[in-house]
Amino acid sequence: MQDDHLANMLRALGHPARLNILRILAERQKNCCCADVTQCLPLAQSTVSQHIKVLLEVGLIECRSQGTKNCYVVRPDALSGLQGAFGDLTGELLGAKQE
Amino acid sequence: MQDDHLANMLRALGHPARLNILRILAERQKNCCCADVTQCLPLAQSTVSQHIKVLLEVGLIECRSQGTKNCYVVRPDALSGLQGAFGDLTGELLGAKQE
DNA sequence: TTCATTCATCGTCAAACACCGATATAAGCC
DNA sequence: GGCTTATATCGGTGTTTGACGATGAATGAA
Repeated sequence: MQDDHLANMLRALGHPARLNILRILAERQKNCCCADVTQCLPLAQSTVSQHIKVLLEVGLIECRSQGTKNCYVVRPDALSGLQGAFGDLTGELLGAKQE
Repeated sequence: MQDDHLANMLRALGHPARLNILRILAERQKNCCCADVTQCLPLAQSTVSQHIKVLLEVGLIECRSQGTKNCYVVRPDALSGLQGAFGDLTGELLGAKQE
């Protein structure tokens, strides 16, 4: 994974509200729309929508329109890709230290 | 780890220059001062110093003054703590999805 | 058609970020 | 005391972020 992309994903995760949103989406899998998330957080709907947009843009979640509402779901492939890249990074940082 | 702290650490990693700085520090272990890092990057010394400050503030690196120069080193304990918290997070997000 | 629901987007504002050059500050050397 | 080196910090500038309310667009129900 490119450094820029890794940094973008980490930056996207670098806000407590977005961590919460991801957890909410993972928990309520497939039946969670923007309004549901907003109910769980002390934020305005427009603010939640912006946070969701950030997560969409880096590909960590995707949108599945279902009738009148949009269901957001975590993308496992993106998450495991990130997991791998993050593992490489920490391995590099820790590994180089003890050599 | 608190969500806020995790988010702060991820945000600190969420910039390509800081990822580079960490790699440089890990590679040149114990003999890397601010000027050395600056030589490796297309940034001014003051900018590099600020990036280093961000990494210091979240505890990912520490400063060991050696004579006239400051040597910065990656903190393996902080990194493995982050590794653990990140693993918990992705596990939670991925695990909840396939249950 | 009219109304309600859901959501994205717009405009705005204050705060934070990223970058720079310039200026301290502090330590070691001559 | 002066000089160099290494670094932090200051002041400034332009960009981005995070938040909000308000508005628009799309869908489905009455």
